[in-house]
Amino acid sequence: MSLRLAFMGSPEFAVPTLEAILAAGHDVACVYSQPPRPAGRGKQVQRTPIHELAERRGLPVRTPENFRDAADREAFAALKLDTAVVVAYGLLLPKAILDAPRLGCFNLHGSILPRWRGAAPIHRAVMAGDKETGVQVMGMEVGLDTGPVMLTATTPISETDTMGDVHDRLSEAGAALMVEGLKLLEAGTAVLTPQTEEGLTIAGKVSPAEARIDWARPGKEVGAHIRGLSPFPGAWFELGGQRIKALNAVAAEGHGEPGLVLDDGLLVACGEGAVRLTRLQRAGKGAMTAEEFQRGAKIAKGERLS
RNA sequence: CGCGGGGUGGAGCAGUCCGGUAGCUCGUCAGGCUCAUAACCUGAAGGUCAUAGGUUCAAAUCCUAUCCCCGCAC
Repeated sequence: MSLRLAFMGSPEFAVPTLEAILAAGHDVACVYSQPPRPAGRGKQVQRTPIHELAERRGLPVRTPENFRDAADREAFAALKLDTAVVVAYGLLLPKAILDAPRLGCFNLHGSILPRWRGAAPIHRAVMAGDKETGVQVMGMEVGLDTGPVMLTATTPISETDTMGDVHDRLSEAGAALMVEGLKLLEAGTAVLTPQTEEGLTIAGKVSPAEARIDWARPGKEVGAHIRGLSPFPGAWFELGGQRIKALNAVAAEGHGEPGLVLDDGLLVACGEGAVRLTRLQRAGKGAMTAEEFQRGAKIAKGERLS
């Protein structure tokens, strides 16, 4: 037995789930993904990772801009699906789509709801210094991540985890969780628990302005901020008119004017305490460890970062 | 044709403007010192200077083309 389903997703995060669903033997009738767009250097038109994977596997791919057009909605309904699996697709689905599959649509979300509903749950969890986060399989409703939860898998966030580390773990864990969810769905034994509103937070998209490091904040927060934005889009500061990204950091002991470099090992004073930068990247260069960075572009004790 | 930075021993960089013996910090290897060490001292190995042409007595450096990496913007 297997389910006939559509897979809707776009970025790297969704790739393991699509692979797992295929490996589980489900009938993926169609893959939906964000349309190829000019992106990256040179404005090259780029297909999403899910789009690429689907083509490699010979699956039909559709990339509508949205579902406002009746023709797109009808094409979806015509697939005669049991369900649809949505993982970071990048589109809000209208009721007509959500209601089309026989068993409804299910989403893989990268946080423990109702904490961090929205676009950037993993970034927000790490940036906020959460000790734990997770992935959930949930039934989809018209609202933003408001549906009832079927399954949860948690993972601790350590003092040194970056958003990328957590992202990768959740991506893998989520793939297994979704396959499990489909099994329950198929057997008719899935239990959906409505969310409460308690502890509700919204995970808004990360704006470029937000990525700039504010040294006046406590060291712990600065560290979480840096790790939460690593490796993408990257927290940054300025020195001598040059933009430098901090890709990893740990909170540390230290006192001084916020932004002041306290030693030759990239210990930087914050509004309270300090952080030690452990991985950086400057414009035009690759990411490197603090040791490598210091060999070439030395930031000495006494410099002032902004 | 969006803007910009870069490719130099294993790593990170300087040298390029103004052609003239390829250098720095670190790593590696060998030896020394030390109770000992990631410390210190001495020495060594390791580079077609991204690739292909061109100019020149002479090119990492100047000219042309190509490949690759990255930051911004999106």
